[in-house]
Amino acid sequence: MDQIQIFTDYLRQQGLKNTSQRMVILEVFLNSNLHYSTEELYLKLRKSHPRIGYATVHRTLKLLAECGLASELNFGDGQTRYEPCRGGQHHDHLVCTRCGKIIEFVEPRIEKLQEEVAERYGFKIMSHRHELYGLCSDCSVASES
Amino acid sequence: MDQIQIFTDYLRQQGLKNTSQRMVILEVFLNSNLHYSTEELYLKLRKSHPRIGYATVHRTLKLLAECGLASELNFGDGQTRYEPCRGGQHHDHLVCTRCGKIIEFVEPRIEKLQEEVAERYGFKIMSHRHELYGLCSDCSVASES
DNA sequence: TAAGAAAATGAAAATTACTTTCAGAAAAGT
DNA sequence: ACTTTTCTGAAAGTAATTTTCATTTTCTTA
Ligand SMILES: [Mn+2]
Ligand SMILES: [Mn+2]
Ligand SMILES: [Zn+2]
Ligand SMILES: [Zn+2]
Repeated sequence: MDQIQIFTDYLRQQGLKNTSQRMVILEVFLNSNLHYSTEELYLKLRKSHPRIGYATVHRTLKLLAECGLASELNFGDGQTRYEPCRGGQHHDHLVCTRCGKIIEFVEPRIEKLQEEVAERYGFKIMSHRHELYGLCSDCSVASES
Repeated sequence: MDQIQIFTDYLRQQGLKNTSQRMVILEVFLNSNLHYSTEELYLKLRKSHPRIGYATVHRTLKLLAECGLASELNFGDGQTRYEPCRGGQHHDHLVCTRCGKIIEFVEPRIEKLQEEVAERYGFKIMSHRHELYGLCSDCSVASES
């Protein structure tokens, strides 16, 4: 089942309506590989769809997160970001604090160990965040003075 | 060297002044094992020291983070929290999304693997966040209906 | 297809956490 | 004690997010 179907099904099931704005926002969001903040996505959308308001973008991103099509990220810059969940492999992030670059990583051994930690405390993990902050390779070189 | 000494040394070194408010805030902060938000610490302090303002608490917590006596935490509830750094072992957190309980965990194997991940990308880690969200053992039991 | 009921939209206002401003108070060097 | 510098607390300002509300749109039901 594709993502548009997932979204329309979710809307129906919740008694919500399928609007053109919601479809446009979903489409633009899915066709990106970025980690958009609400503001950034709003600005991008405004170029092709100038009538869409900031509040609608915000509300739609929240809906997408609710139905599992987006995940909320927070890299400590004071803005919530969203990325498409493509149902693929889970990943975590390396965040360059100098240039802002975001690198995605997959490390099943860490995922496994964190489950082990949870068990140790009888804790049931629903979600997690694992972010490594520092300098990307470009920025490490650039900062050697 | 104790923490009060570290703080007073830091103040002097930065040309800042040693005030009674700063000392009181440091003391109350250190004598807690909680993960306080600025608001929470301000409210606690207000009971014994009603003249201390919110802004001073905020500025002092920032100072403590600067000099390494506190670390800033962010559990996605929109408030920055602070915990004392007791110079001991680094730890990460399990956060119960139902009752708010925070459990600290230490897992050197994860720390090691994340260094390995960083190397893979030529990335230099300066800090990291690793938080597991879900239900603590009490709340898992309570939510079985 | 035409209501009618329900929900969505966009602009503006409100909220929230945080940060800054500023005038008077306190600290520290001389 | 004097003088300079920093601090303090209240209030104002910011910035991201959330809510409000009048109007428009969707969607079910005749
Ligand atoms: Mn990502
Ligand atoms: Mn802790
Ligand atoms: Zn970089
Ligand atoms: Zn709990």
